[in-house]
Amino acid sequence: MIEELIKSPIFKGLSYNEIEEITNKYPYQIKNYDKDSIVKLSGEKCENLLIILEGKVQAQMIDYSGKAVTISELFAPMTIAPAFIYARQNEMPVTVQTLTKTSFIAFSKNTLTDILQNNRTILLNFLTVISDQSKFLSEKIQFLTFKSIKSKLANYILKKSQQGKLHSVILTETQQELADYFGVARPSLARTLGEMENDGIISISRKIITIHKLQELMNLSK
Amino acid sequence: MIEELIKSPIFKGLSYNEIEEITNKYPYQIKNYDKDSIVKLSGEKCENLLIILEGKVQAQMIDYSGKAVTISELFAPMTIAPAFIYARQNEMPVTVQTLTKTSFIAFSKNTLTDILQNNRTILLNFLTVISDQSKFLSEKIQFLTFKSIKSKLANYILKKSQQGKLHSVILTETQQELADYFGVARPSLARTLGEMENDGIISISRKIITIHKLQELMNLSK
DNA sequence: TATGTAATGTAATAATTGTTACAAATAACA
DNA sequence: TGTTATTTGTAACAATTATTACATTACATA
Repeated sequence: MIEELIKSPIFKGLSYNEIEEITNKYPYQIKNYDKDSIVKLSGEKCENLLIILEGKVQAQMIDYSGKAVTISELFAPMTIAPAFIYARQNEMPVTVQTLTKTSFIAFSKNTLTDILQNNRTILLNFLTVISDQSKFLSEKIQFLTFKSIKSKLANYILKKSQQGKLHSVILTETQQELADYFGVARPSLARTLGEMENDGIISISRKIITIHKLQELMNLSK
Repeated sequence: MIEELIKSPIFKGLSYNEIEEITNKYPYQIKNYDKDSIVKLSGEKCENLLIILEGKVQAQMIDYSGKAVTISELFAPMTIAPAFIYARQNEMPVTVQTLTKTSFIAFSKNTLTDILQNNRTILLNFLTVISDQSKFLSEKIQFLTFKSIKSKLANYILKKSQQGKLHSVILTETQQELADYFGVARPSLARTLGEMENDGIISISRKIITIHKLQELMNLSK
C-alpha cells in the first residue's frame, strides 16, 4: 500500500517511513471493489479523500435523459474528485464506476484536515493538486469561450509555441482529441487547419505545425 | 483593517481578537494603489495572497492581438486569484488593474502556509474558497460543452428547477447575462426560448419559466 | 512485409448560430 | 405620471459549423 501512496500526488515527496507513520497515526479505510461496481453515485456527498491504490475507474456524467455524456478514466495512484471534499456543495457531479478490480484508501474529511495541518508537505501537495485542476479548468474555459474554431486553434498554437519560444509546434493529441477539447467536430477542425495552411499562415506535416505568418496568427486569435 | 478581514471569506468565522492575534503574529504588507494602477501584469508570478481591504479592481485577459477579452470585477473583501498561489504554473492569466483607490493586505505564500497549518478555520475557509471556484468552473464547462443552445437551456432550467423541486423557474439573470454565461449571442438565446415555448415545452412570462413537458425538456438536455 | 486499424484529408449538404436592425415591453427614476 | 434607459421579442440574412461519407495515409503488429 505504501509503495502505491509514494507515487500519489498527495504523498509525493515523503519517505516510506513518513507515510508509514501517517498511516499508523491516522484512521483510514481500505475499500475493495470488483469490476464494474459503482463506487460513488452522482449526487452523493463527497466526504472522503479517496486515493486509488490499484485498478482503474471511470467517471461519467449522466444527463437528464439517462445518457452518459462525458467520461474520464482515472487509475492508480490518482485521487477521486479532490476539489469536491471541501466545496460547500459537495455532491458528486459524476458517477464513479470501476473498470477493473479496484482498491482505494479512504480518509475522512476530518482526518484529512488533521493531516494537512500536521504535515506541510501533504498540505502543499493537496493545495497544488486542486490549484492545478482549477488552472486546467480555467484554461479549458478560455478555449471554449473563443467563438470560432480558427480563434481556438490560433490560441492553442500560440500558447504551445510560446512555451518553447519556437515557431513550430508538435501536436501531442490526435485531431479527434483536440476537437473534443475544443468542443467541435473533427472534420471541422481538419477543415480549419486546411484553410489556415491554404492561407499560408501555417504549414502542417502530420503532427508538426510550422508558423509562417505570426502576426496573422495573432490576429486570428480573437 | 480587521473589520474588513472579518468579512473576507478567508477569515470568516474568526473573532476580532483571533484575527488581531494573527496579524500580530505573522508578517504582512499593506499595499495602496491609486485609481487605474496596474496591480499585477498578466504573466507575473502569483506568490502572495492578496485580499482587497478597500476599493475595486478589474481583472482582464489580453489576447495575442492586444485586445481585452474577458473582464471581471473584484471588490473588498475578495481575494485575488487564490487558486493560483499554489499552482505549479503560477503565472497570472489576467492583468489586474484598480478601478478606484484600492488597498490590499498581502501575505507571502510561506506565511499563508504557516497560517493554514496553525489555524484550522482559515485552512477550511481557504480550501472551501478554492474548491468552490473549481466547482463553479466545472459547472460552467458543462454548459459550454453542451452543443446546442437548446441543450444548454434545458440543462440550465432543469438544474434550477431541481434545486427547488418545482416546475417553475425564476431567471435571476438577464438574457444578456445568461447568453454570455453560455457563450452564445443574445438573440439566439431569445429565439431558442421562443421555440421551446412554441413547442409547448415551457411557457415564459418575463422572468418566470414554467415547465409543461418535463420529459421532452429532459430529452433536449443531451 | 503484409494486413488490419486508426488517423487524417476532403467534399457536399444540412443545420445551427451569429449579426444587424428595429419595435415593443418593462423598469427605473425624476 | 412622464421620460429615459434597459430588456426583450423578432425577423432576414450571412456565416459558421455539424453531419455524413468516403478516400487516403500512417501506424501497429503479426
